[in-house]
Amino acid sequence: PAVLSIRGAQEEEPTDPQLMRLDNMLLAEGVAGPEKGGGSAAAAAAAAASGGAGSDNSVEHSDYRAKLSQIRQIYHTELEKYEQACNEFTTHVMNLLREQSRTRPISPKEIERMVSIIHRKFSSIQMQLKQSTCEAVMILRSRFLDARRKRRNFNKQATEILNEYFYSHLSNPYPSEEAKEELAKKCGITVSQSIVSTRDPDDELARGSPTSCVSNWFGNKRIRYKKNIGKFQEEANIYAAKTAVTATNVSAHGSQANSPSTPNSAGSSSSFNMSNSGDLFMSVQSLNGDSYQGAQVGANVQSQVDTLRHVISQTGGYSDGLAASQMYSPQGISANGGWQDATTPSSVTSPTEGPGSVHSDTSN
DNA sequence: AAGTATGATTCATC
DNA sequence: GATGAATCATACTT
Repeated sequence: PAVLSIRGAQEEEPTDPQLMRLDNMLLAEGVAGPEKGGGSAAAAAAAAASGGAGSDNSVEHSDYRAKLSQIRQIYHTELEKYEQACNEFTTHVMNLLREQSRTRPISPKEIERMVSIIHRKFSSIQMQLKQSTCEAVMILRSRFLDARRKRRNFNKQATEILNEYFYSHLSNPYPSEEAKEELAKKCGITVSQSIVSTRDPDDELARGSPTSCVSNWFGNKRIRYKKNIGKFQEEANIYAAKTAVTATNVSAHGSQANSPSTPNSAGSSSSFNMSNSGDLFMSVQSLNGDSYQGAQVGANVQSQVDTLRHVISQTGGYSDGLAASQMYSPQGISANGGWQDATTPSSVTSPTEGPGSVHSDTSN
């Protein structure tokens, strides 16, 4: 009987913030969520859980999932065990009380008190379980995915998609939140790809969303592209040509699609009329000059123009490498080439060493 | 092992 | 608060 006098192990309010936090995290991690008790084949099912475009590069990811499901199983088992124990103990105490009630009067209030004490005790144990489970998950995360600053390269497809977007929005490579989400989904960047990230403080615990991954990528890309445009020209051409195919396909719908010549090869993009593209380019340029940037239509067309710009310069100035390089550089073309702000103080345009901006240039 | 590429982090700035 | 710039730390290449 003396065992029950624990008295205020912890103030256990139903709305205990600590408990709420734990519960939330467990839920977020899929530990406490409504999970079918597959268990054994959980790892395989985990891969299909994402459901989106099928490309889960995750080998380690599945490993992580396996461990996680292991934790979940333990958690549920323990939880059940505790519950059962709680019930058993309660009935046991009730029996004792009932027996005692033969020798002395026992008020219902006393019984109630006993029960509540028992429940409180067990819920405190439960919380401990939750806490240690959370800890385990945290450790797992840091061990497998988080790994502090362990860098994990994106797979080829992901970088391709990102590059595609980047070079088709060269004049304004600042994807919106929505676009970032879209890209992240397309790239198959899940939580596994990045757990830690500053650029998206979603939540204390749930930080490291895929979108911040994308943000990082674009941040790095922008700065590195700008830093040494010459180095990226080749890449730019590749992706410009790649997206130009779709761009021409799209625009071919509206205009006449008469292009009997050039059956295939890289020249397929050259089926696009120069005059046409020129008009489009010019018009958008003028729009771009004003504060029309934000307009949806403008942006939409702009993305096509960005890719077309490369194709144009590629086909037009093929013989002249210097002209091409000027065409590629955003500074050379659009008033907005500097990104973010039109003020382009020094000359970054020239691929050759500029006077002031010599950094870690190994080319040439 | 040295050099490079690249994702993430930190800090200053607008 | 998002971005640029510098930096860190690791992955990849030579």
